[in-house]
Amino acid sequence: MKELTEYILQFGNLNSHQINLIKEKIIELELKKDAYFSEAGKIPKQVAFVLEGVLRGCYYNNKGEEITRCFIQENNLMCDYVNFEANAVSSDYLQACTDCKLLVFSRETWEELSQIIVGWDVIKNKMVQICMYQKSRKNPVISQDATTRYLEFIENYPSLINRIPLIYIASYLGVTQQSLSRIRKNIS
Amino acid sequence: MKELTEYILQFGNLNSHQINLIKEKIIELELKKDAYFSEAGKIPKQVAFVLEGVLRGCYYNNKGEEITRCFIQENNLMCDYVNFEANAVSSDYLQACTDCKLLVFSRETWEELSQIIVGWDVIKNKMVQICMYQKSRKNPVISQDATTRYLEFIENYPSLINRIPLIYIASYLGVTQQSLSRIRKNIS
DNA sequence: TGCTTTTTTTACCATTTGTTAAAACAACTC
DNA sequence: GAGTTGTTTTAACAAATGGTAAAAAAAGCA
Repeated sequence: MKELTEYILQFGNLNSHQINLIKEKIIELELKKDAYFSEAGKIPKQVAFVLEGVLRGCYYNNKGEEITRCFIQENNLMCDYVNFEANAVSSDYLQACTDCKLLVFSRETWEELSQIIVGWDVIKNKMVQICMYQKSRKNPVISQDATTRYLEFIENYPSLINRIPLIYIASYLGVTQQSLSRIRKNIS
Repeated sequence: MKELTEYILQFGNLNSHQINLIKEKIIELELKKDAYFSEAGKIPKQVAFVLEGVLRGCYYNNKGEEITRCFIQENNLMCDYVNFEANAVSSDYLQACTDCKLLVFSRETWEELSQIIVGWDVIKNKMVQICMYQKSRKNPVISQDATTRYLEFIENYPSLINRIPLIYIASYLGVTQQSLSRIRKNIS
């Protein structure tokens, strides 16, 4: 739980009483590899902090191809936040790439904290905005060739290459797994 | 100014007194084609609402190539918000693609409104989050070929093709202008 | 209008990436 | 260990895109 409080305190100050209020309301959740945290067609009902494991956001286009939008690693927030806030149906899946341990805020908890902790809203909004921002800044750059995208991926996510299937990385980088395999051969 | 109030009221209710407080503090700004609203290396000091015109967010990679990150059209907020909030140096330019009319919130105004309008923070954060979200959802999909990306661009921004130079669209779609020209020839 | 500058299109060839199919490799179960 | 399943690599060829250079078209201006 220390990881979560450290994460939160990056964005503002809370006293130990307030920290305890948060700890009391958090739910631990374990997710097995391949299990979904949230699914397309459903309304996201939870915000999670990733304690252990890697997850990804993905969706399917109109040809049925799977597209990985992002990876979420340890010590980060995870949620389809805009649809969570709007109570709207998501079109994305959030799926465990490895076995995961999460700390979960239910919608009720998330909203209640705004009432009982002065300054929570400020922290909350900073967390969410920076989370969205960093995610987008790590995305592969569309004008670069696949080799460059792969090399930048390694820089951004150095620990992921050995943790998750190649096909997920390929679908994140926008290439086929065969092409990615060829790229890996050529750069080594 | 009606456009701005309609935009704001999408995200929450304000009474006419509160609306007037906002109106009083807003500054009108005209920007000529190619002029910058904010620049890389500087701290963003304003949030703007686009009344007329089209702008784009762009940056330069380590090869000096120009990459267009997004387009911002009429009736949308524009800001490098995370760096604005953090008082941090931006790495992006926000540039007018056409002559523009903007309604500008200075940093002082933006922060003062939180003090003098109850509920402004809730509206503000919804605006900013949805703004970030929609921008990312309109981005070209990296796994699609350039023709598909161009066709989806037309769907997302039907009015832009005749308003801005082809090279900006190319750098947004991640192709050379020659390739984009070829694509346009082939689909018609 | 005539001239200049900017933008867009064309063409040719090199390189990259996709497609399809099969083989190699690794992990798991019985 | 043999068989099964899932993952990664390889290969050959087709298609898409990039790089370079030049031409054509459009826009701006004296």
